[in-house]
Amino acid sequence: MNPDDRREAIVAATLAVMQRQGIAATTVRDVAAELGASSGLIHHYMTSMDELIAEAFERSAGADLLATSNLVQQGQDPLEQMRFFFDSYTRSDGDSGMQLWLDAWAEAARRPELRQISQRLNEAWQQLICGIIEGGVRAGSMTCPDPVAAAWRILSLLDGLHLQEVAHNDSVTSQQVTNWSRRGAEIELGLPLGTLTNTETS
Amino acid sequence: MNPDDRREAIVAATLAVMQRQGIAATTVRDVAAELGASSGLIHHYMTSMDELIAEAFERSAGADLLATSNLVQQGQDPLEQMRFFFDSYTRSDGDSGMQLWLDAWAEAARRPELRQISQRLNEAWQQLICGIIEGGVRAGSMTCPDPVAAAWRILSLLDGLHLQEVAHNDSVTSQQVTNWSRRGAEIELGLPLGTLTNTETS
DNA sequence: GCACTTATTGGACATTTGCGCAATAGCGTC
DNA sequence: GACGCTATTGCGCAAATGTCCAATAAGTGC
Repeated sequence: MNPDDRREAIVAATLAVMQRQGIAATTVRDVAAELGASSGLIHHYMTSMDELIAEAFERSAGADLLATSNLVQQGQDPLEQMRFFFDSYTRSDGDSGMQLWLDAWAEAARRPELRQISQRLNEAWQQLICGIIEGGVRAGSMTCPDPVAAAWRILSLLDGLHLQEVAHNDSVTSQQVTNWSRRGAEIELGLPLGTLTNTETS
Repeated sequence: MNPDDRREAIVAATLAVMQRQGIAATTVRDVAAELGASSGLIHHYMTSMDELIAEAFERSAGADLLATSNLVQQGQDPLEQMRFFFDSYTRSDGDSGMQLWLDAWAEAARRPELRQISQRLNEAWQQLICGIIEGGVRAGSMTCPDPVAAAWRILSLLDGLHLQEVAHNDSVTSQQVTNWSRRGAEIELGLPLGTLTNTETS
């Protein structure tokens, strides 16, 4: 098998195991079994378990970010971009994606490579939001004295709410995450209530 | 040693290890070493490792909640109560307390006992905030059409920001968590900017 | 057909883990 | 001082894990 393809297959298998069992419970042998290959093969391509986990997480979370980023860029004006952002965010990660983030944040303290990736991606999410806000302020459709802080707030609010939904089953519902986070952004940016409500029902 | 005291000492030692190394890396032997006793003793009092971890987490997180709740009740009016809330929250858990929460949220999916405790405590935090807001609305010092949602937003924003500070070392600073979360609550509740800023410098 | 590279295997190894168990020490009661 | 209960010990066991390595399979160019 082509080395590049093989490496790709290993990462894909690792991701599958991670989503099923969690990052902490992902072992080399499980990945090998998922792949239908031997455990030694994994180490022939990856120097350490940490590297493997970090790469699999980056693949998954990076793809989500890219998808949202692409969708946002298709928005005609900052308001629509912000609406697309919320649409994409609440759709892209099913519960498994968010559970991966929970694992990553917890494991970040003990796996340096994973922390770097997690941090870089979170900052990229913040910058994506920050860019939308700055555009909105320029266009006069949003009011925000501190876009950097506001972007961190919107992102953190979304993560914090989503966290409750995934970690605890029925404290906060998916619908409430959507409604409350959009409402929070509307308040934050001085928008009329309902501006960010998703009207497309796909 | 008195069985009750011994059990207490074991939980305390477990908590110390958990705060130092994280939930996932807490082992029976480490707890025994922390306690200055043998590993067998722990199993003489606790039926399983999961039970031990769940009990230690509940002890720690429950104490933090109680401390904040007590401080809040000493506030003369809702505004001061909210100020006390932020003071206590950002002081009670150093990074070690928050790392424990990160572990708990991630592990909640796989440890039912831990999830129950985590969920119950998070809901209690939300109700604490909700009570303050309702008081503020009654007193006319706060504006809030939906206290339940606002309380979840304030709590989630705080957790989400704090999460960034603890998981990633220098993305968001402790100072920014404090400033930005208070500012977020001010915006949320229609308060003049600076109302929730901590003036006491202890 | 032959050398040579490389993907792949399967198991060995040392370490760590939760847990159990037989032996011991400590202490109160008669 | 002897007895008995229980807290406590220290070790052992089986399972799991990351890592490494010698052996094998599978091409590939000549």
